[in-house]
Amino acid sequence: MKIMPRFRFAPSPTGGLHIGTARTALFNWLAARSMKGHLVLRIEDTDVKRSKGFYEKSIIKDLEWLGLEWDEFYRQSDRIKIYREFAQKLLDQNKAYRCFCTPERLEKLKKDQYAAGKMSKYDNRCRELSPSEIEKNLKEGKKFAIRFKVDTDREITFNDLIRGSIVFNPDTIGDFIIIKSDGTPSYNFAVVVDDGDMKITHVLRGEDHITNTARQILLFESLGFRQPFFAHLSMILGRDGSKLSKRHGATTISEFREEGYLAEAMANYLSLLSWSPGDNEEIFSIRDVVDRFRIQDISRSPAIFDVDKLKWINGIYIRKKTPEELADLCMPYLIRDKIISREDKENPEVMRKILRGAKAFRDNLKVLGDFPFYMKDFFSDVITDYSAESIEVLRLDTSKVVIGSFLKVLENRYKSFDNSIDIDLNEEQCRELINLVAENLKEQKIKGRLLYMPIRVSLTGKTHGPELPDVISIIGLKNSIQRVKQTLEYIKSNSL
RNA sequence: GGCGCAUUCGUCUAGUGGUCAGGACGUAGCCCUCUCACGGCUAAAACAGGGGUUCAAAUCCCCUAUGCGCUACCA
Repeated sequence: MKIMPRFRFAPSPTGGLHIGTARTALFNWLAARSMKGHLVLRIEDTDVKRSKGFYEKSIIKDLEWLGLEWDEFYRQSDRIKIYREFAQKLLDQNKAYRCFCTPERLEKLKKDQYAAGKMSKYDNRCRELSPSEIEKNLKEGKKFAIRFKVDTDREITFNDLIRGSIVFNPDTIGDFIIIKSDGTPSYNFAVVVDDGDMKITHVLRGEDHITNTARQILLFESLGFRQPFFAHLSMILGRDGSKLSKRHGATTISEFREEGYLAEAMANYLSLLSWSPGDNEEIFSIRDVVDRFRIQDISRSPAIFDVDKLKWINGIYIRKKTPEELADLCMPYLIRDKIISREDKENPEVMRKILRGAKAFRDNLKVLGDFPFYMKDFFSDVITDYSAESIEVLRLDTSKVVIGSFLKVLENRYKSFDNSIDIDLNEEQCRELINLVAENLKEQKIKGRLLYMPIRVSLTGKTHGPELPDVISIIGLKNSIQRVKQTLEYIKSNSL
């Protein structure tokens, strides 16, 4: 009978969800789903000093945001009793022992060994303590940790699903601590007890754990657990090839979310780090790729995190959104940058402007956080300044003709409205206005750049921006007239 | 220092003994176009180095170099 594969993702809540950790989570999810197995989320919070409840919350939020779900949930701090029971068992079987060495002695031992050019490892001093000595130490109330007896007789070997056979010499491993003197389990011990107890079949984790695997295999055997399959993922590095850290910019999922990356884009990009679907496809939903995911296909070499490629992918997902969806997604950023206020959400005038802006700038956007920057100028009633290039445009005689004609067209259109009617033009209606100007100036052979540039500058004071009909529809007819008049005034007062 | 892992264009990768070494990001140029984007086309760009094995090696073996990780009563 085939047993159901069980995967686990085991973050420690000592910080937010890091990019590398998120990728590990994603790959575990992908592997579990592709093998129709279960995914266990286990919070490894045995380090009481560094673990924080709000980090746990933040990690869970980010995991959910990425679209990863799990089937079971555990917290190591809820299981302290279990670890102690297993440790006691090992003690009873003489596979572990109490170590009364002080941190000071251990520190000195390590220093001396390192100075002698040796690998630091525990010298097994407390291993052969007599029962009476132990009794005495205990009576004196001396603090102790529990160490595991490492059998140095045979080499430790395992077959990594990604890297193949890996061999360790047990001589390099000293008797290590499984229960700290405060009664909490050490990382290696808690992991093995949990993986064994939870019947984990596949341990898919970061490369930084390869060396730990040797210790853990010893523990699996001593505890009588069946050994799971191991697979170690390579690291994700920063631009310069060093470990990804703060100085490379954002490193946690929540930071990227705040900058305006979409969950789909993030998950898509992360899946491309050390894995590829084989064909030349790069844009896909992680759900669609589950069937194609195989642990064996994961690459062995480390990957450098490339923000530019992430941005490219993010842009693609932004372009897949409807203007309505995009406007909605951008709202928090507009509020954050004080382009609009929270109350403006109830203002149809403002919302209309944002919706049209979302449509107009969708192709330009790489991250949502840039949207306020694009929209800023359109929320002012006046043109705040004229760029150097736009002043050059205004100097042309034909430009003055164009702007004059444009103003007339706008004013005529404005008059056509009954005062009681809401004055609002959509892009199509705006396009008609521009065509009208083009029609009027046809005889004077003003067209193309000579025609469109002055219109653009008269409205925005810039030579760049979205398509002209979009510009007018965002600004609105009334304010367009106001802005064109401002430009005419500007030409006059600067005698351009 | 010891132990472990890795090494294909600048970057992410395809490739598992015979390929003009493919794709993508980025870069450059062209096209589209009032501009910026988007889109389309094109170009430059790689098997870390040295030894083997083989008729044949990016692919298999060894050595060197480089990078990364671990070397805690952190996880």
